[in-house]
Amino acid sequence: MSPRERRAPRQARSRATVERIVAAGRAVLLERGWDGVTTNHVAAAAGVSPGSLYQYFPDKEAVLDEVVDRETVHLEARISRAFVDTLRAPSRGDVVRRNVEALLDAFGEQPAMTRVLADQMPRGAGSRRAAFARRVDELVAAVLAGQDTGQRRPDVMAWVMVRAVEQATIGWVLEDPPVDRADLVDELTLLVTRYLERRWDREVARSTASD
Amino acid sequence: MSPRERRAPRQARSRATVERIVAAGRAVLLERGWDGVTTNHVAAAAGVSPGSLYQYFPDKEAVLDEVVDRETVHLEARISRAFVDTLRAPSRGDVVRRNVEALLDAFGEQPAMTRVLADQMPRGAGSRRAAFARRVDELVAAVLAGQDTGQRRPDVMAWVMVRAVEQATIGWVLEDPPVDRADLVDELTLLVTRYLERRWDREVARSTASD
DNA sequence: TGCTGATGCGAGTACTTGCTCGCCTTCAAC
DNA sequence: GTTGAAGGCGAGCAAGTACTCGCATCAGCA
Repeated sequence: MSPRERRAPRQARSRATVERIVAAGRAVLLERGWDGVTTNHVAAAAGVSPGSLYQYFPDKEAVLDEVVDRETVHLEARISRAFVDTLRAPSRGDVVRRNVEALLDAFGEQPAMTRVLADQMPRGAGSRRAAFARRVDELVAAVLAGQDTGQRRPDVMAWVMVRAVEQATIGWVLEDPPVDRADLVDELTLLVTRYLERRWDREVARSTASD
Repeated sequence: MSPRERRAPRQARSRATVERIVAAGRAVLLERGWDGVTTNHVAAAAGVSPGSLYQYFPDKEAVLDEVVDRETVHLEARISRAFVDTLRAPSRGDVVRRNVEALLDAFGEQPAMTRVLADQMPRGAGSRRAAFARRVDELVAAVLAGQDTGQRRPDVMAWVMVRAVEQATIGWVLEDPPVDRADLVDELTLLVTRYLERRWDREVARSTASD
C-alpha cells in the first residue's frame, strides 16, 4: 500500500537489469513451477542480488505479473491473428478446423508455459487469468454476433465454446491422453460445427419451453 | 522413503483423533485453500498437537490425500449414480439435459470444495486428479460403447465430451459468468446431443480423408 | 577530473514452514 | 494394582521465505 512504486530504470544498464530479471523470472517459472518461484532464485538466475530486484519491483508478485502479462499478450495476439486469418481466408469451409489446429499449435509449442498458465497460476491473482478469458470470449462473441444465430445469444454460445475447446486442447497438451492429434482435431471440429448449426429442432424447442 | 508408515490407530480414542484430524484438514482446506493448509493449523483446528498428527500421518501430503480421496469417492459415486439413473429412466429423451443438471448441482452445492479440487490441487499430486478423470472417462466411454457410434471411437468421444462439459460446468460455478443457469443447461444439452448425432456429413468425410 | 545521483550489492532480519523428540498421561490386560 | 504399550503433548529445530538497509561502485556530466 505505502511504497508501491519503485525506481524506474533510467540508464541503459538498469534497463538491461530489469530485462534480465524478467527473463530469469520466466525461466525459473518454467523450471520450478508457480509455487517454486523464489525471489532469491530469480535474482540468482538473473545474476543479480535480491536487493537489485527490489529496486525495480515492489514485491515478488510484481515480477510474476510482468512475466505473465508479456506471455498472455503474446498468446492472445497469436490466437486472435489465427482467428482473423481463417475468417478472411478464401475457403470458409474449415474455419473451425484450422482454428482448432492453431490452438493446439499455440499451446503445444510451449507445454511448460501452458501448464503454468492453465494449471498453476492462481485464478485469483489480480484476475489476470479471468481478464484473458474475457477478452477471448469477446473476440469469439463479436464474430458470432455478426452472423445469424437465430434465437440463441452469441455471448452465451461463445462462452460455452471457448471453455469447451480451450479445456480440450489444453488437456490434450498437458495430459497426453490416449487420443491422437488428428482424431482430436476431427472431433473438436465436429463438436463446434454442429453446435453452431442453426436449426429449430427438438432440443431448442424443449429448452425454451422448459421450467 | 524410510519410515513412511505410521502407527495405526488401535484404540477408539486414537481412531477418533484421526477422524478429527481429517475433518480439520477438510475445514482448513476449504477455509484457507490448498496452499494455505499448514500442519500446525490442521492440528490446532483438530484440537490436537502437531506431534499427534504425525503419529498417524507421515507428512502433510498424506493428510491432504486422505481428505481429497474421501471427497472424490463421494463425488464420483454421486456423478455415476446420476448418470446411471438417467439411463435407466423411462423417458430417454433428455438424458443429456438431466446429466448436465446433475453435474451443475454436484459442483454448485460445494463451490469451495469445487474450487479446491478443480483449481488449486496440483495436477501432479499423486495423479489423484488424473485418476479421477480417467474413471469418469471410462464410465462415459462404456455407455457410448454400448451404442452405435458409427465410425467414431467411443473413447475419444467420451474424452472430448467429459472435458468440454466438465470445464463448462465448473467454470460456470467458479467464474460466475454472465450466463444464467437455464441458458447454460440449454446450450450444453445442445452441444452434447448434436455432437452425439450419428450422421455421415461433410465434416466426418473431410476428417477421415484428411492428412 | 571530480562530483552526484543512479545502480548494485549481499549479509542480515523477521518470520513461517514442516516436522521431531523427550517427556508425560491414559488405557487395557493380567 | 501394576505394568508396558498406546496415545498425546508442545517447545523448538533446521530450513527456507520475502524483503531491507547501509554501503560500495558506476555512469554521465560540469
